[in-house]
Amino acid sequence: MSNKHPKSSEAPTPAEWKILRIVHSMESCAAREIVASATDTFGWSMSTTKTLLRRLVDKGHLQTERVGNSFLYSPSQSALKMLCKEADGLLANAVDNAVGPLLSYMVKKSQLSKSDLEELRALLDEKEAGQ
Amino acid sequence: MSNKHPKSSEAPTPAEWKILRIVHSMESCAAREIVASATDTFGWSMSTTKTLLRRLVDKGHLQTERVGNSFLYSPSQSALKMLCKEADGLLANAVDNAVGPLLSYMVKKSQLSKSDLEELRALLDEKEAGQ
DNA sequence: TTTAAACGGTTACAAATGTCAACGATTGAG
DNA sequence: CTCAATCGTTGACATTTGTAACCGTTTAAA
Repeated sequence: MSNKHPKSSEAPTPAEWKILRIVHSMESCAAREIVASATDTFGWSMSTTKTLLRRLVDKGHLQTERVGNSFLYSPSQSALKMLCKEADGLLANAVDNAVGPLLSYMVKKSQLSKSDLEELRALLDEKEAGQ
Repeated sequence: MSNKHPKSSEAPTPAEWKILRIVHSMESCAAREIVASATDTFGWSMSTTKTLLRRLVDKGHLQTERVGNSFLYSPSQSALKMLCKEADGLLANAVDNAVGPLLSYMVKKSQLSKSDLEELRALLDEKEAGQ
């Protein structure tokens, strides 16, 4: 069985991201649960979700593990890693002097834990030190 | 002249963003310059760039102003506003506990001015105060 | 054991996107 | 005035994406 070298290069599309988010929040789960959640949240038909799952596997973003007659789906990369790739795309679109305000916007609208805040503060210190 | 209500809702596609970035960095410029820059940077043919410009105008992301026989293109919204919309999309894909690390990643890889850093620090203080 | 439900797999198709060539109007140079 | 260079406009087409029905197989219930 030729493994069709999973081109992990191809970024997920918006619809695929919606599925990814579900899988990420459940860690590892059966198609049935994902279908249920997607139907519930977006009103998608079972077929639609199935197709997206297949494409995500094709692109190498999801892994499957056979369990009985069905499959368990799980992310092949950490959620964070995938998000960082998306973030790279976002930053690539930004004209330099917009990056600061952009980050401000994001920080402002995000809910962050105490330790998140500390981590960020440490980073700022570090950056400032490096002039 | 029915204005065809510019559906500013439709987000720019990746290819369109590449053009947007050029326009943003030049503020207001003629098609010729944009074509030149795109050919130079991405190796796109003139037609390709023209098509993308047209679609960006259709979607309401760029405005045009006739000058002599040609057009000047300029963003209809500030670069920052468009980026923030993109950022919304990114954050929507993130599972909650990934947001902090995601922001850390972005801050880490961005080059920020002194005042950007201060702004961010102030935000963190504010957030921490509101617990 | 017969059968209905549940699963994964295949096929389909319209719309959006990426890429571009060809066309017709305008204009500046000769 | 004529002609080539420039512009914007149309049309085009392969690929990707969004959305979904249908089909064959397995399994659990009757």
